[in-house]
Amino acid sequence: MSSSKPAKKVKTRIKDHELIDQRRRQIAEGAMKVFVAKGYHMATVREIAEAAGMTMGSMYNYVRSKEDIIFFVYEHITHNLREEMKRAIEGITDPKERLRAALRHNLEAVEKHSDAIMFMYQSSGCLDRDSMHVVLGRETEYIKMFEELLRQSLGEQDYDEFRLRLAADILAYLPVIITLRRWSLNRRFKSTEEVMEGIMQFTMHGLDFFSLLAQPSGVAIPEKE
Amino acid sequence: MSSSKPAKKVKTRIKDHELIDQRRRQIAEGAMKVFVAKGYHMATVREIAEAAGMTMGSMYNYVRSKEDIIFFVYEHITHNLREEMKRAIEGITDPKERLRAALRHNLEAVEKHSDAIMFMYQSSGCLDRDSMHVVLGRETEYIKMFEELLRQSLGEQDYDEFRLRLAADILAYLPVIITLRRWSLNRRFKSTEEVMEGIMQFTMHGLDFFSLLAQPSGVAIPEKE
Amino acid sequence: MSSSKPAKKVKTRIKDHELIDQRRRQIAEGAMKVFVAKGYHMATVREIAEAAGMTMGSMYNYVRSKEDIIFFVYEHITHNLREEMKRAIEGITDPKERLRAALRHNLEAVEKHSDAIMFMYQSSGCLDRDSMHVVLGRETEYIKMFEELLRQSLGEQDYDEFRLRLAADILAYLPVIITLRRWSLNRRFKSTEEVMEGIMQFTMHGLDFFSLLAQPSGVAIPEKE
Amino acid sequence: MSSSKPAKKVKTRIKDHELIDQRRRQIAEGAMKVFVAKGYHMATVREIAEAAGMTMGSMYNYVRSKEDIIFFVYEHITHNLREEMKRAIEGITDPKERLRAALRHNLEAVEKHSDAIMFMYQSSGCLDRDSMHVVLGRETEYIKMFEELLRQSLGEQDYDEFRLRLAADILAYLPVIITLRRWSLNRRFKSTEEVMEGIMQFTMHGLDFFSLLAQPSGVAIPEKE
DNA sequence: AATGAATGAGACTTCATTCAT
DNA sequence: TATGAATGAAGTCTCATTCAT
Repeated sequence: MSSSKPAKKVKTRIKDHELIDQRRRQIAEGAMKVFVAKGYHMATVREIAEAAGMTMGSMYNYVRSKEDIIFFVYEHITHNLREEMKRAIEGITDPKERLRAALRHNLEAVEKHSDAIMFMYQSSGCLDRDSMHVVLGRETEYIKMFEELLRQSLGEQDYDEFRLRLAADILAYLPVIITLRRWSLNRRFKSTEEVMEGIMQFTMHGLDFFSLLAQPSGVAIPEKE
Repeated sequence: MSSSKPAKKVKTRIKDHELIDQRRRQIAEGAMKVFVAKGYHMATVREIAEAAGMTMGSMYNYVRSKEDIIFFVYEHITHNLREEMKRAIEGITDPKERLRAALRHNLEAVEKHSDAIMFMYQSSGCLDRDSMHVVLGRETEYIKMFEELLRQSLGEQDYDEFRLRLAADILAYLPVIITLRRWSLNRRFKSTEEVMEGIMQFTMHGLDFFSLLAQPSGVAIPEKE
Repeated sequence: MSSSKPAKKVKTRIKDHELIDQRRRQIAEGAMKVFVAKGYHMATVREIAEAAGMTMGSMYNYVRSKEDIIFFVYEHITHNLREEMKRAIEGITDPKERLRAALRHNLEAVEKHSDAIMFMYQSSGCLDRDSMHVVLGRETEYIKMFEELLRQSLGEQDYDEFRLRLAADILAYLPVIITLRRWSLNRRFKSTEEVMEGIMQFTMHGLDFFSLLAQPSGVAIPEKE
Repeated sequence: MSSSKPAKKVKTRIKDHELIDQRRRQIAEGAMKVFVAKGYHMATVREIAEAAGMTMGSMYNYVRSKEDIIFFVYEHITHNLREEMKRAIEGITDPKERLRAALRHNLEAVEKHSDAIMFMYQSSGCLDRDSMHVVLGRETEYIKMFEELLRQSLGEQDYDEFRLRLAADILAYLPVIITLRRWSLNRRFKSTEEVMEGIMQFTMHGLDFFSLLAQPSGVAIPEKE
């Protein structure tokens, strides 16, 4: 999980470091709302500034360009997702329980932050090279966390490294279906809760037969809910 | 699989219907290249016209707006995906083989059309309401095809309707990981082929334990490859 | 005097070459008026377009940037100055008469195009590197013309190459005092005509004693006018 | 040489008069560097403040506007030029020697302060009306100094008042060729020194035959150097 | 049916100046 | 007196769309 310090410094004229952090948080939060509503390109910096509760000129004291803004939004979202995940599994000591909690939390987080996640998937093309690099690093961090949880779950048991890695990728990715197919799922299913439960089961079975978990029964899921 | 007729008519002042179709195909193909390269908003209609091999003025004889163009591109891509899928499973009579072929083809199609699929996921927000509606319909069609394949695979066997639906959704969605996490996967794995194989296995195991397939052994996958 | 072809091509989307020339002339003329009145930086492209008799959007079909505009203005002015000079001395065969006519014309041209020349001296810092290079080339052309006239005036006579060159530079430069010190001169003298006459005499005497002209008496100037 | 007191008061809310002078000198010196490097319009007040070694807010205690700054720079430069000229001729009693020394110094000053002089010629359009008036006054002072030197050189001799005035103007102006045609001269001549010598000779000869100096031979210049 | 020039609304960004501390 | 954050007006340039030929 390691370092969370921004791997990319954005220059500014402002001296007060606390103020910088505070304003940039304002900006990220305001911008996210606007980006979610209209998309990166249709959002004007004026709207963003307004949503952030400051004037355009003021905002440009904390940001060099619109591209900086989108980068801050990505940083903001991924930071929050990481922190929430940490909180969701902290205190749980049993490895399998930790994994299970992480999976469950991931589903809930995707559901809760659906807008933000949709935004991230839709707007990755708007990031400049450097920002993209940083953001991909964040993603990798997140996936490695699942790898680690899987490893701890397996304990002493033998496992295939490739499968473990791929499984981690899938675990992180699959819940995103809730966001990316939101309309489709809403059309075809009654509640998101049942979809989440179904995904949970599909995932666990996939893992299980994948021989990644020692005691499938340990994560037993009722065959019919 | 039902109707493939455009559920949305786009007006034009041109009379020659064959010409309309030809030009619109040109436009869709040219536009797709440009959209893939630069994204919808960064692509100018001038570039699109050039890529389509006609002048801007001419293009506006077949299109009312830039939004029409993106709609045509979506139609073009989804049409091709459907047709290729049809061809991939036609002639296969054994239901389980059909399902398996469809899954495999889906993986390969996602890989082959990675650019186009990335474009579709990133640009859905650029569609106007009507177009979005049509496109969602296409998606539903595609998923229903998987439902049908699953049903045929189950034959007389009992199954849970909810699980079947959800499974269809997941089957269609999971392979898209190849596109949406392309950079991440390329970074973490050697070849796309091994990733595809891994996803295939994960999917089959998920389905299997999900009790959706009568004879899991029928789709048995070597525990270690 | 040689080549007068633009040493710098400015790209445009417009196909009609005649139209390009015409519009660019319009732009140069309009822009010159605005630049003269407000200076390069204070002139807005909107004002320039208006003065050129077209819309801003239209103007940008013939120009890529404001810097292109200033370059066109320089080209326009220097082109006109060259052409007028050619006409002023064409048909005069006696070398000393040609030189004298050139000097006289230069004075009159500086007076006539005072605004334009003031603009050129004030705005050279606004030219980009390439344009500056081209413009310096134009200046050199102009000076070399004086060199040539001096050489022909000297005929077979010996002369010092360095002095001749420097004299040419001074001949071209000195009249510009009319522009660069316009306010000062207007304040201190009655008419520009008398100032021009005075400069002419100062110049001729400078040249004369400079041993650049064979028969000083040939260009004898009444000691008192 | 008369008054050198600023003919234009610039208001400030600061009380300490010594501090005002010191800060304004700082500002003028810092600003000159920036103006020379980037031109008046491209220089930001922030850069100027930085170059002046103070903050923007602080600078506005001594200046009401950016226009005030450019005025101070003009004052600073012309003040220095005047002082240097005074020093260059002080102690020389022979009138012709004084004139000669002034001419020589002027050439050297133009060369030495080439950047500043270029700036002054390029930026005169940026001065507001009042400042321009003051600056023109400074220029007149400078020219009148040459008039005076010429008069003293002529002693009792008769002279034409008009010619004398014009000569003074030319004497002050001609050396500026070193600055205004710097690139051109550098391209065409080996050293600035030889150019300065040449200009000196041209000037003297111009004056001489102009009948402004009693004994031309007194300023005799070897026909070939 | 095709061409390509014209249009003008609107986007991002900069910067001189002010003001609370 | 000094600081530095806030402001908003204004500037350059792009581009989807139209229209005369």
